[in-house]
Amino acid sequence: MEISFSDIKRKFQECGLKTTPQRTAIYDALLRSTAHPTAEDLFVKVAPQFPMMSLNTVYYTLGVLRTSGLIHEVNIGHTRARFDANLTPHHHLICLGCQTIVDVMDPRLNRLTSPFGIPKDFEITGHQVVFRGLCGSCRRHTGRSINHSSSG
Amino acid sequence: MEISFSDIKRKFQECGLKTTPQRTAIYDALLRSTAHPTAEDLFVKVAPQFPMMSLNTVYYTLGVLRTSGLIHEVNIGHTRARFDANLTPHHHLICLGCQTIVDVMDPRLNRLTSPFGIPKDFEITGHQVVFRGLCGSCRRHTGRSINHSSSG
DNA sequence: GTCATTGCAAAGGATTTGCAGTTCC
DNA sequence: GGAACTGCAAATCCTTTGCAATGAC
Repeated sequence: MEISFSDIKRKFQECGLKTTPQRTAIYDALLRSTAHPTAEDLFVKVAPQFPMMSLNTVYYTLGVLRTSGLIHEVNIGHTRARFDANLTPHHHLICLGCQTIVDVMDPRLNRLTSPFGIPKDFEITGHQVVFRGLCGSCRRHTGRSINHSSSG
Repeated sequence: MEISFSDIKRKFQECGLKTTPQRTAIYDALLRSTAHPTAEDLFVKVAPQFPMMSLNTVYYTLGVLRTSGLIHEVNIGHTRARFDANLTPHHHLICLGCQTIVDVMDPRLNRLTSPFGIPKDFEITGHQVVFRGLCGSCRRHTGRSINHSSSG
């Protein structure tokens, strides 16, 4: 989907956020990216338009967008936060070799039966499936020796 | 299951790891814990037995155990790594309020149908389901105002 | 005009690295 | 005996915080 400036502006207004050029650019970059960029990825992407911008602004902006519910923070590894502007319920596939994250949109996964063996007073509000494996490139290159970290 | 010193020693030997008192204590503490402790949690737990031990040793040991496949790193939030010595395929339930992690052992979740819409050459080796919600205590205390971070 | 936002610098917390001394095999 | 392990300190990396200046509403 192509998102225009006025779409973004409207979204910001709905959330009571001011529409600044930096904020617009960061959110736009996130909307357009299919990878799941880190704060620094976004900084690099947006920096050419705003040479004066600081990484801090990216962090601040991502925090605001997250609090407003406009984006999700995708915590796969613990080392760096990654962000996602795709709010459609979806799941992820992670390559153990190169750490690439791919969206999995299979709607069957959205309807998991409620698990048993959990505390009775726990109210489940959602779930997410994380698949792990090796992408074609990493299978070819590494054959085997895979970084064993990050399970989950 | 009760795990004895000789069990641990054998496991270490199978992995080619030296059996040091610190390492044994850390692994033992992890085996006994049902929470999913952070490196520092383990450090605090083991420190009374080894007043001279440094947090660094805990990190080093956890790295070795993880590389050897004896433990898993559970990455829920990105802020702190959590570890799990329960290698039985299982899933997790996380309280959005207090961040408590509960193991979900429902075996039906282990047999998810392979998703569609993923790259053809991607080889999936495993998956994990993360449920999110509110534990009873947090539901009672907060009513609503829940920390919105950490989705996925 | 006011208050959120920005930029810069500095702090903070978690984890890793370097290195010398120790200990298990 | 030698490689792996431990402890300590310093470094690194990611993220947050403080504060003055700016700009959107």
